[in-house]
Amino acid sequence: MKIFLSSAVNKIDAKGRISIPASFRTVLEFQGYPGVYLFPSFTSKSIDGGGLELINQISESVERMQLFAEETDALSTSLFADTYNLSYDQDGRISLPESLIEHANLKNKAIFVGQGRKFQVWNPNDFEEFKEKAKVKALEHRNLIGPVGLNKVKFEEID
Amino acid sequence: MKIFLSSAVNKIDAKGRISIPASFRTVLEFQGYPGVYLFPSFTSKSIDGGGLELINQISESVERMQLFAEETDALSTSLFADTYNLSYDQDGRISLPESLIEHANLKNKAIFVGQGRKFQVWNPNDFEEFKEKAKVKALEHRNLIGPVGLNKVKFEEID
DNA sequence: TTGACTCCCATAATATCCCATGATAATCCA
DNA sequence: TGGATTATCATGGGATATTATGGGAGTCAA
Repeated sequence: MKIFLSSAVNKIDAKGRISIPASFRTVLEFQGYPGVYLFPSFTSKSIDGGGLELINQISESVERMQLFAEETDALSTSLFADTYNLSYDQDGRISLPESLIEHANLKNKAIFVGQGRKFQVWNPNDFEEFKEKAKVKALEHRNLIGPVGLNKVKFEEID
Repeated sequence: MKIFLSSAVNKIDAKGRISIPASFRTVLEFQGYPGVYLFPSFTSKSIDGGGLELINQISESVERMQLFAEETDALSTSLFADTYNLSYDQDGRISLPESLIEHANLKNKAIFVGQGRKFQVWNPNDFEEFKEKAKVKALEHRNLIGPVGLNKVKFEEID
């Protein structure tokens, strides 16, 4: 398995630790590094997360931009300055930095949401809201995503 | 055989396990991975299922999108957040996640319905209802499907 | 000492492994 | 051809492994 799938609600315990879902850890380790990269989402009150592949993609796209613009310093600074590389303990838990907890408005629970190349961490309540809106948007763009959710029905006689 | 054909009703046992029909497993393994991908249908109270081919088509369309766009997050969330990659045991059984069981209103039985590139999992009663309604529609449009009376009708989603 | 952070172990719930059985389908052979 | 032997399949259940989570004890720095 090589992409982040499904979602899971986990607890933040008294010491501030939270388990990364086992299936996500499998993906992270498949990418070659026993750790996770986390940074505040640009577009929502959530945390973006991923492994080596994600970080490489980001670096590459920033490098390409450097060729054309000078003000990308600002962008790359904000990208990398708030990015944390956390390694989890042998039980698969991390302690989230305060700034990420604040950004995502996390209390004592968090939901890990698979998004393919990356995943997000949300306050479960906030995520419910987002998910409803996301569904509406996704339906508008269904034609982009190929064979999924097709709804036309073909009728055909069988013997 | 490389597409999902015919249908079968299987039991959900006390531990929440259910057998994937052997013929479906053959297709899944033909696609190169010992596991199945399941997600709630966008359009009905059923579960959509498939193998590597299905998930690859989905991933590819998302990979072409921008990494940090709001639209991308929305789409990839509704595609991946509720998608589960389940590997079945040596007897071909899986344990369905609670959220899928709820979505499809499954009790102690489920019907696997082959649909070519993918398949669906339904509560058998709900599927009967769906079939009845579809049949009525089919009869209304009889002129479209030839001169012969219908006995049984096979349904299949098309592009 | 205090607080933040490890590492390690305990536990309960769940998921998975492995074997057994009965039913049905496929095969074989006289 | 018909009857018997084999395979295959869905399903049940006991044993084992994995997972999330709680908490103790040690480390380090201020």
